[in-house]
Amino acid sequence: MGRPPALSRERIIDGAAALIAEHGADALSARRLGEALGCDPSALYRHFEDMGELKREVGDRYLATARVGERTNESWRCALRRICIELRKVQLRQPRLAALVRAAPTRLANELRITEALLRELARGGFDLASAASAYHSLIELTVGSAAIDADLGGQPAADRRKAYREWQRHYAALDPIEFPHAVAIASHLYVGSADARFLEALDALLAGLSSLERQATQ
Amino acid sequence: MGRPPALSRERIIDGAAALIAEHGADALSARRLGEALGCDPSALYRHFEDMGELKREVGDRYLATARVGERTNESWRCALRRICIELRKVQLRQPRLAALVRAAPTRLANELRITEALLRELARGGFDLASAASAYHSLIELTVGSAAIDADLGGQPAADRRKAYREWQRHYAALDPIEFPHAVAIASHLYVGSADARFLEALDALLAGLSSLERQATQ
DNA sequence: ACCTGAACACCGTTCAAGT
DNA sequence: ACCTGAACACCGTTCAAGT
Repeated sequence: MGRPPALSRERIIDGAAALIAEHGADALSARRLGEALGCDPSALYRHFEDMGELKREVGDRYLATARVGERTNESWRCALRRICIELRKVQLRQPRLAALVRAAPTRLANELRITEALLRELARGGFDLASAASAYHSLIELTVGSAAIDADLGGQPAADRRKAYREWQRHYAALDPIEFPHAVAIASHLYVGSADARFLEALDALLAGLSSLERQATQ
Repeated sequence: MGRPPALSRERIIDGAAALIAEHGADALSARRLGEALGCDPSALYRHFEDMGELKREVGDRYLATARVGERTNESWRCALRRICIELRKVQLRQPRLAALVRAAPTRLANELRITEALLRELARGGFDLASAASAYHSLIELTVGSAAIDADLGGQPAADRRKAYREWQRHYAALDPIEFPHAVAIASHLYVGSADARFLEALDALLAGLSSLERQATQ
């Protein structure tokens, strides 16, 4: 074992990521991280402005696992779909960290790769610059936004989620049919299947809309 | 003045809402709320299981301001659009509280009114139950999700946001054009206008997609 | 019945003092 | 140059004791 190596940004980020991976994002605190690294909590402030800066660095790290490279023989629509699914996947893999990347683009290497890939496919689809920018923003709003919704529940096991879905269905079905006729009628169709499936349906509808708006513009 | 009236759920919720409205959601703590109400922090636990339950109650309250009533001479698509815009508006009015309503439906009165209104319009648009449920989920994913993205930045003044947008534009424009050709080319078209405008473009694309998918199905 | 006060187990961050 | 230790100003929550 020996004594732990000297403190460094890298070691601290590693330690923070490990802490979060094992015990959840709430477990990250200066005191706990200090103990894990074998240093005083206050030593961290020599390497990071504050805990927020450290969290952002950890947040950027998990985006690195997103695979958004080009593929041969793939339509631009399929590629956009694939990249959005991939982006959602990495966000839900570390749901609590996703929050760090949500509000503002990090503009760091990993996020830029994803942005460039989306813009590349939109260009391939024949979108002009203004339409491509609009479509890019729309895809991000849906993909990142939907991940934000599902992140909180995503933390708990699948069985618990399904149980919650069934409970909500029953709740809607049991409402007063005079006051909420449509909710009662549709109850058994709400929250069917997984959150991933619902995201895919929304994504396909959005892609269909983007295509049709694009076709109108170029006619 | 006289001494403050006896504690009650209502008084506590009022106090918490006032605290948040004045100093932001982070200002809500048992100690501060206790001081504001003139009682010991621990007295709150006689009326609420924990601070989470109190926050949920405050969260439900702000949804009450959403106006989703029927209007004459309005197409179902315009109505859906209007309701989603309204839902976004109330979420951004108290951005930090919106987080409380995000992960799971509260299934309380105010949220049910909104759900029923959306389902009503989808039924009017000729969607069958399964398609309406899918479309409902898609609209919620985009509307609530996008509000989640914008909520964090929504808290700060408009001038600061515009400044951040310009900074991101410049950052994308200054990237290496060999590595990120599309990002560099499109930089001046990204983050143009307001977050509200971007939401509207995404919403219109999604509505167009939902309509076209619906038309295909009924053909 | 309802509330208080003290206590327990935590936070992030700063800064003089040590090595 | 880098880290420690103590301190400051906070958290949520519990529970015996008071009124």
